[in-house]
Amino acid sequence: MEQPTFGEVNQLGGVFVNGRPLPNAIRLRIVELAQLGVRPCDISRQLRVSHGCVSKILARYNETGSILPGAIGGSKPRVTTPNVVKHIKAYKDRDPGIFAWEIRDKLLSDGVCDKYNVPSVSSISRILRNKIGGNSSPTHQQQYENKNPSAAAAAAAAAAAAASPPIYNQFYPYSCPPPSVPTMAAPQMPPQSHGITHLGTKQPVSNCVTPCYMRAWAASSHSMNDILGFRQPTQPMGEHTPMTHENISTNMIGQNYNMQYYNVNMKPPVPAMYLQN
DNA sequence: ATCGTGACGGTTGAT
DNA sequence: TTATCAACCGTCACG
Repeated sequence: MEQPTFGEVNQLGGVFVNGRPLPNAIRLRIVELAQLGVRPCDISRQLRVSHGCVSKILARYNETGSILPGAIGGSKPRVTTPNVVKHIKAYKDRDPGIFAWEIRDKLLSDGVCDKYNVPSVSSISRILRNKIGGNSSPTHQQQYENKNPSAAAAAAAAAAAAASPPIYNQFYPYSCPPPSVPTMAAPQMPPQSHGITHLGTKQPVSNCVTPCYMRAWAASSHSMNDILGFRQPTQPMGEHTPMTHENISTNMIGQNYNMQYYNVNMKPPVPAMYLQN
């Protein structure tokens, strides 16, 4: 997509790109403010993000400990893995008259699959029709047997980073403050290679929410999740290491977020009829 | 006034 | 290369 995306303006005057996640800086800010005791409705007004979105992001954070959006796009993992195909083939070899539904039952009873990933009868029929008799190619095999998801994720991330232009660069032109501007206390963003994204964890820190971080954002959210992963939902929000004021950024994120209208020659935010207290 | 939720229109990426 | 599909997104409106 070469065409710059200008996004849309919501009822609060905030800018968003339909279909795309909010920048991580905003997501982070939402969680930061919530941890400081700011009410969701106030966060919504302050950051000009719909309360539904604030609610969703906080709920997700409480549940997973991650501020990152989920994986967008892609397909569900396939159930007809080489191992399953192998078993189907074995059943068929053993009993050529076996029915697909019997194979399905055997896959379950033999523990090859569970109820969540057992292929449908039609899938089994298709496998019997198309695959039995031919072997899976090595690449196909590799596709399912890569036991090193982090390495795969890193590769995917590298590829994604190399291939995609920053999604929000034109639209959310975050950048490190110029030398004349005091560096804000940076919200700590996870390094690309780190698997932990929840707040309050000691992490290597870049001192700005920026180029580096936004470069990470350039990767698809799917890749981002591959790279960063979601924290296991073990800690409820209250158990996260409390954030200190040193960790809390100033209002700059919000300001930047809104300032970018002017960077792209958009109209200023609509009258703040929803901003009144 | 606040907040949870579902519909909606949109994007994305694997197949 | 293109189309399809199913995941996700944030906004909006409703209760």
